Amino acid sequence: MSKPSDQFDGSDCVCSFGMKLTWDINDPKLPQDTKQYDAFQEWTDGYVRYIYSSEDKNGQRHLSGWAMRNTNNHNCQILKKSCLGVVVCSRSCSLQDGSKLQLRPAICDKARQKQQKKVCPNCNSPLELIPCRGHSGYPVTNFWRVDGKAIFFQAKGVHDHPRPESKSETEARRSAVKRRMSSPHFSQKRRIVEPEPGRYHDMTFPNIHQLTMEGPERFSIIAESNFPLQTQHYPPFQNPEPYKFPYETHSATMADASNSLQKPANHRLYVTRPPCGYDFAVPGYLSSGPYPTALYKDPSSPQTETDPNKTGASLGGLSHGTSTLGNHERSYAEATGKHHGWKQILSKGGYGDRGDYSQLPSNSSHPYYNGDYPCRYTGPPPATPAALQTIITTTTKVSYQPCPKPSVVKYGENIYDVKGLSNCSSILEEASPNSYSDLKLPEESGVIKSAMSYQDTLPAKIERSENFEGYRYSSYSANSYPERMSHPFRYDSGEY
DNA sequence: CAATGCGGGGTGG
DNA sequence: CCACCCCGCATTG
Ligand SMILES: [Zn+2]
Ligand SMILES: [Zn+2]
Repeated sequence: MSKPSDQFDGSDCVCSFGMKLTWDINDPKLPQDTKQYDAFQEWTDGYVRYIYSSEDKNGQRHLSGWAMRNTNNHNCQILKKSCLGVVVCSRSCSLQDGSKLQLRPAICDKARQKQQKKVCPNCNSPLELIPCRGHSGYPVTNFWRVDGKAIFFQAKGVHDHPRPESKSETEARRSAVKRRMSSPHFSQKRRIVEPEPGRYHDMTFPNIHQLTMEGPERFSIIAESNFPLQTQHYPPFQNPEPYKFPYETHSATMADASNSLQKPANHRLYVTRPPCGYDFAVPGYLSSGPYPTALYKDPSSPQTETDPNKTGASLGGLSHGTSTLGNHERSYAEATGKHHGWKQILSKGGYGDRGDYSQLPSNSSHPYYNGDYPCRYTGPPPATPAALQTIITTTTKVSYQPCPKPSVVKYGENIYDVKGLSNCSSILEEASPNSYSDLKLPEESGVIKSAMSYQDTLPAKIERSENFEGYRYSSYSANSYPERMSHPFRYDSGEY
């Protein structure tokens, strides 16, 4: 365990364990041999897979920095969660430190609706929920499955919005507020500044907390995306050394890397990065840090003021906005995009959740695809040839099998199917390490390799289409970025 | 109160 | 079938 890199030795391994082994959350049998596990990743992004130890608390809780809500996939063996996006100030005002407000959408529907009625603590304009549509127009989804002693995690989609506060931050803030409310003299006057905002500045250590970091694991946390650069002074505790973690495996390596990149990003800027295949995967790693970095500002964007002061690009970037958005409600208005979504949405009245603008525009046709494909990276990009590898994605489909249903399973029958997995491990183990190989999926393997093979740069387009389905094209169209991208800008500018 | 899970339903392709 | 979604119910902390 302690040796870090060894495992990776292979040059190829730049990835997480999960990525090294080719498996799909839907496989009837998952690799059981896993000897090593990935360190928990709080901010996964992209089409990535990780295998955590069943002992990992964060993994057990299916935690994520992103606001993920449970969604029914009619498969009890696989827990599916989809991203709710992020709540921002409709005017995108800048907080004192120059950062922007990025609240964590309440997971509970009811709570979320309430939340959306609130106003920006900084400028009082209404809050706006930016839905996630990083997966073909749909929210990014995360799948969790326990098998044997491992917790398999697979993500589908690339978040096309800034990171919200981490769960722990939100909780901390909440409690803080509560506290101060109760406290004898809480003057409302200044309250604004501190606790409220989604941004962290003040808190002493913003994140770090709560993810239970067992031991060394904390690293993922480090990333903390957002803080404005300045704030960053958080030292060292974050993850001093990337390379050594308990579990060797993981992507830690990459993760670390990311740290460096980190920048705050605020808005969604999706820049597209070339299709690079590799990137897909990457996000998780590299980006594990902070938002993907992505942001690199938008060159094109019109106004971008980019904060002169701060690192230019980064957060400040988009700056200001001001838009008058008066109606945030837009949400539904545009909801159009999605199928029935409408109805549901509308009916509700307000939800603004999904839908959104994303699609409305004219061309909308492919909104999604591109979206996904995030090529947000741009900046640093191409370079990393090596990195690439793994693309994979798997389709994550889950079969409809009911679980415990009646006839099926029952006891004796299939052992492993039973949900009682925990104990079943034996079986699993039984399968020796390689056993898995047998299982592997037909196609998958291919894919991956391919991806690896080439170097990236743009051309790459990945082959496997399957999953990527549409996305791929993004490459082609890169320039065309869909509206979504555009939005960002408009967003700042004035939005509508 | 909210976060989470679960599972029933429904829609569109 | 499949992929998504919405909604209510029940459990926790
Ligand atoms: Zn504001
Ligand atoms: Zn998202």
